[in-house]
Amino acid sequence: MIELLSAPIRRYIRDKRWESLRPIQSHAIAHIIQSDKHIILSSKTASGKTEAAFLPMLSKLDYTRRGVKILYVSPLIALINDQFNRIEELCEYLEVPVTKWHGEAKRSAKEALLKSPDGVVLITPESIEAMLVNAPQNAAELFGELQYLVIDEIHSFIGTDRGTQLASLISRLGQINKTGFRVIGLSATIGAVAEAKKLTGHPEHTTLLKDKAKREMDISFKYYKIEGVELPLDLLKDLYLEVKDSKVLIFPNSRGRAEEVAVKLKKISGRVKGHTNYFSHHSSVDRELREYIEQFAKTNTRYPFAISCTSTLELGIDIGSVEKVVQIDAAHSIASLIQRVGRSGRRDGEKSSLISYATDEWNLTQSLACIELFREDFIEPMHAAEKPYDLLLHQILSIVKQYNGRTIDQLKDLVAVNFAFANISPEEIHYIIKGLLEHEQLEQIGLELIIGVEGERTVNTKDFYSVFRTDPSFKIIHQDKTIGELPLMSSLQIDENILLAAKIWKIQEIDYRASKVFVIPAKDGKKPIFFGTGGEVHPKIREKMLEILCVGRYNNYPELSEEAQEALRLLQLEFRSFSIQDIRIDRPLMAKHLESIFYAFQGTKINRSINFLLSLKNIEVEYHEHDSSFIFKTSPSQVITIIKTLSATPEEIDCQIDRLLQNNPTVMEFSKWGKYLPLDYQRFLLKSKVYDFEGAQNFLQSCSLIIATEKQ
DNA sequence: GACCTGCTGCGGACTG
Repeated sequence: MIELLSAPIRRYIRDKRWESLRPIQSHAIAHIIQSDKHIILSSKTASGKTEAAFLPMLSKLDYTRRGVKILYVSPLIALINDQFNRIEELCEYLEVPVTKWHGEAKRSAKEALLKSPDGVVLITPESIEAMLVNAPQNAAELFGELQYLVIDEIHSFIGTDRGTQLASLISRLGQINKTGFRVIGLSATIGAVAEAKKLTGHPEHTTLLKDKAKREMDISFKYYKIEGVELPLDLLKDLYLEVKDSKVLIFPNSRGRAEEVAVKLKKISGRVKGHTNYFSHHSSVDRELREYIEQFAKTNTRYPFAISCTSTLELGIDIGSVEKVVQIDAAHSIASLIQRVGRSGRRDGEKSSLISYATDEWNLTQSLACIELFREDFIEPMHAAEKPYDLLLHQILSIVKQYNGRTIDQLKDLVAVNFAFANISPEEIHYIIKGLLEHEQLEQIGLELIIGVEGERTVNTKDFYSVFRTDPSFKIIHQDKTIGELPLMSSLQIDENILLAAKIWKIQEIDYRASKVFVIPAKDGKKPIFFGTGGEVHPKIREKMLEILCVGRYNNYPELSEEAQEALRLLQLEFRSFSIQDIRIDRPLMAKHLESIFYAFQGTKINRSINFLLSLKNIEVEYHEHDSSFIFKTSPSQVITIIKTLSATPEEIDCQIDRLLQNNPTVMEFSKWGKYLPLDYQRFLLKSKVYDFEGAQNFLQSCSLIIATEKQ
């Protein structure tokens, strides 16, 4: 394959002393150089995907064409900064300039690029949006003859609002591009290949190159039952022994828990005179502090460290030296688990190492289910929204500003060719425009649509470029240094103690006007409470949990500690008294005293929808997403009747949704731009993004409730 | 009991 590459690139490979190319690199070289198709590259973490894309692209580039040659799009600034060094080193062999273009990049570098547009540009979706809105002439100048567009960590966009926005931006770039560009997507964890292909705009003209080899992994499962809200001391002591001499990332699933783990490990370490390199890293920790921690972990080769973090360290920056990954309770998705495990053992010949702690039997089962499914090559297939009305609304405002006004027909044409909105009809586009006119987001002058009075306020703010919402929060400050940010919560009061950035603080003063909280170090404190919703669990994970609990072949796990084996055995004992035959439709119904517990073993959206239908029918029930259970205060036979007859007409559902929208407007907060949509479109979004009524009704119709035959 | 992501343009003060 190497002979297909240009001379400077071959020199780069020689200087790097690579003995051979990785499989994904050989394949990518052949396909990128010898075909004209769009390409999705999928192979395990740390397998050299960036080089797999850049070596052949740089070899094949037409250097006589004007402007930027390659646009690399990343979901994270941190990832751009990390990749910049690697890509620049490579590009030096060809004297191709590389420019970072994101909100924290130097303005001088951007100005230099505008003066002589060339080479590779590393950018975020939001910065593309901003450029199209504010300086469309720059976009045309820079990207008018673009040859390649690379999407890194493409899975993080699939099935999300940000993915729809990116699809629209790619489409809009295509419209100002005169020569046509190829799209190359990179990822280690793609569940739905068809959806990844859609992001190129031409799924039928897109090739998937997949290296199925998996990173070798050492796993151990441990079990410490939680009592109350704080982590068991025994768990922390065991965790301390696991991490004290290693370089470790710990994923405890929430920001509050991440703080608890960091502070308590540090305390234990202090008591036994261990090292002090315990950190917490999540979105509420100040950015500078986070960057310091990242830098420390990246450059430090000698000392052990432990970073207790959320998904902030799940993708992107390469901390090459991480030896172990600790997961506390189940990750909400397989994709997420795989990315996390892939943070360790990234060097040649190393294995990944995962220690999975569970604090109850359900989390243990869910963690096992994720690992089993990964071994079976299953990753959640994410699906893009059929009709993303809210994203279209945002893009309409963006396009009107980009073109400085358009007629309705011109605007409709521009949207009609945008592949991100291929399923939305001209009538629907018209309806959304009408709504925007009513809200004065748009204004019509003659035939021309321009940004309206209210729209000016929407469009001329920096918050316009992103499609996700962020809550207001208070800056936490100690001696002029910002430690991080916390939302306004009950414990944010003078003299209360809080945990943040792996330290304990006492609140001294609160400035409500400036949203600032002044703190001093303290000895003991509560973990902060954050708002927010975790990820949604896919139905397949719950189905696999049922299988683990009910099917005999899942009773021998050498990776489980004795305590974990015992916890699993007890839960299995309880569930094996049901005679579950068909994992897809049989569901346990447990009679307990005066209660009947229906275990749906369903995904979050379907559970939520069942709960919605039950409340629509005024049936008293207690719903727990944690174990996917519904507790009724009636007899099992009555529950069977309830479940088997539970259904609602579309009209009933709509009516209930409308009541919900009226009584509790915060239910629309999942959509940043939904509030300007007509009410029936808001209802549609709520039904399709938060619930899955079709899935729920299909499940309820087909499921068969199994009552325990006899208590063992 | 529950994650994450990003951000323009301009005016004015300050530094070397």
